[in-house]
Amino acid sequence: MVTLKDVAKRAGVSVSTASYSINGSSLITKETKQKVLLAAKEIGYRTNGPAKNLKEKKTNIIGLFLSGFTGPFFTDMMEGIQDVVIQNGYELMVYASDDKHRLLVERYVDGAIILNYHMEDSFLESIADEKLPCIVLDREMETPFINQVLLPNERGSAMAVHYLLEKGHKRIGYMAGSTESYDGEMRLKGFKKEMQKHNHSFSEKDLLRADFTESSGYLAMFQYIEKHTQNVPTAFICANDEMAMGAIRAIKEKNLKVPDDIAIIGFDDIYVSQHFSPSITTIKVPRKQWGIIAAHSLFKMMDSKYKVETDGAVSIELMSRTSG
Amino acid sequence: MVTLKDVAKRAGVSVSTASYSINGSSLITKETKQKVLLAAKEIGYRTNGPAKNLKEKKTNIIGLFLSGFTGPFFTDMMEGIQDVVIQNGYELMVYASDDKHRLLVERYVDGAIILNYHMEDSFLESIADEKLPCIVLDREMETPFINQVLLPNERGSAMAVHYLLEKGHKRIGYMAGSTESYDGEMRLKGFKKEMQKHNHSFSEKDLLRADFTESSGYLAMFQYIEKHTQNVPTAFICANDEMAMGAIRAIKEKNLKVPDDIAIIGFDDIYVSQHFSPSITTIKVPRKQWGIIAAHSLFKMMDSKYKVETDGAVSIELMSRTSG
DNA sequence: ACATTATATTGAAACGTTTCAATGAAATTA
DNA sequence: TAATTTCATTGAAACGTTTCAATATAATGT
Repeated sequence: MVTLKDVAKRAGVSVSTASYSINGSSLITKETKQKVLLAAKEIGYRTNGPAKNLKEKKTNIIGLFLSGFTGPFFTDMMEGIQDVVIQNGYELMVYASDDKHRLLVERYVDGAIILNYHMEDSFLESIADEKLPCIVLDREMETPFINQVLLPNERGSAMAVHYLLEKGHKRIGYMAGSTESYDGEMRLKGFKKEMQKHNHSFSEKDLLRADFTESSGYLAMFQYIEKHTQNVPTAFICANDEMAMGAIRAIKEKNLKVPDDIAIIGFDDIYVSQHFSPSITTIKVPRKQWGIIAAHSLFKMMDSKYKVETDGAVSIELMSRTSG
Repeated sequence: MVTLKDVAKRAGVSVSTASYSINGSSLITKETKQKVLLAAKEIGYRTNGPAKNLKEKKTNIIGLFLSGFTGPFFTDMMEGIQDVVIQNGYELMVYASDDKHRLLVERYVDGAIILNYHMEDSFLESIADEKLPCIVLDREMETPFINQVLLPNERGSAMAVHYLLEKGHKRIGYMAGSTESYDGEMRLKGFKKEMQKHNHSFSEKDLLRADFTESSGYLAMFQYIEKHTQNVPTAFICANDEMAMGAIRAIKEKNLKVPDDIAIIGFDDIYVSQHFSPSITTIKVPRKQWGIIAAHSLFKMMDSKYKVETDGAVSIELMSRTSG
């Protein structure tokens, strides 16, 4: 491996001079600087990142820790994060896992954004500190070096319920995702709360469980209709658009009409939703903005060395289309 | 920051003993080992990754370098890679960028898998070496520490052409993606070649260009029909399923029927393709398998310290459905 | 010509690990 | 009991950087 020492030798200067030159210090004269740079290029010198990190006690890397590379939903968010991270002269490293978190534990990152239900609160508390502030996207936590940037999930569900009640629906069902998802459970909570608020009864048998995928939504709805034929709600709210698509597919297959027999409302407004047939009424979540806010909030924390108020909440809106 | 030195002090042993204990060396007696481990836990010791890397000259991290977090296509592949990487006791770091590649240049990874048209061949040649073998997924390269794992794109297109000709189509159009994509250009090449082979003329005006997204596919097809109304091919092959979906949407909107007026064949077989209406005839690409093969090939190279034949090619097949 | 200041270069220490070689203690052998 | 072997522990060097403090050189002022 070619090191700074080699560069220095070839350029006929000391290691320190070589280092200063490569880092563009103003102390060094132009000529020596060029001499060094040339030597470096000639022998193919490349900085050794870990060594640099060790000395500087920072990596200039931000980590995004997910529980999986799942679905179309997250890529927009990643792009938002990526933009901000690059702007700030850092790199973004995406890491998906369900058990170990070495890159987080071993200080490979200067900051972290977390959306990973596998990580326990206590674990996060133990690793977050001044040198490693964290943003959590999937839980509520109030501790010194951890900040949350959450989606207004409850409000979204409330909007959907309100919208359906206005349209005269009496009995509304709900298709939830897996219980492990914070966003998912909040959406369910918001739904129940709003129903209650309007004195609308909701029986647990109209609560379907799936796992956020299209196929699981299809299956859940198919089985539900099979079992409760002739006695189903006139509308369903689904915890995300993919399940809504699955539900619609099942309904069609059972020779029922959307929205005439059963109206469907989704959540997220992923790209295909407006092109689906029928186009899906849904709660639009600005995913990229979410990522941007999260990343900004992280850098603010890294600057201030302490907890900080997150600026600008994520704003959602109901997109009224044909499915509901 | 709490270091090994602190642990050693608290446990009343030397730094070396602490290090050996934590790494589970058999030299150390059980009691001291426990003493050290306890001390470490008490003061919240965490290994400093960069320091360790510096000393050991390896990071145990594999990097996946993409040009963007785009589309539903790549997540399956990532999962395949991730599985193999974890199995081998490494971590996977995903990194998307269009300019700098610091994490690659500065030896943050022990191996890399590359699918990023922004990286030039010469750049890759300059960084790949014994300590950093690379697998390229988006180009043909024959150099010592670089191995390629490619999709049989040409064959896929040929299969599609063959299938359509069998069905009696005479004039077949093609919707290509952006020219920057290796896979895309190979698919186009395969298409042209097969047409020629069967003595079928193909005029450049039946070649549409889009950028692999649904919306771009929609737009391209919409404009094409608008311009050449009454005089369009009876079938189109699209370089990926997303564009195929867009194309179908445009065709429907122009009050033409798929496949009766225009048949459509896609490429990739992404999840929604079989649930789309109409379901899409397409070339199925086993994405996860692709990732697995790539990762295996990488580790093989890391072991053998030299170029290696990749075992098991990626196998594709044509899924005959209703759109074409 | 000499003292002073400014400028350019360098030696050496430090970052937190790992690991070799050396030491010390205990156990075995003769 | 002395000599030898085994086992556990430790000191010190090394990994490739950065950066402080020190030195060497050139430029300035008197």
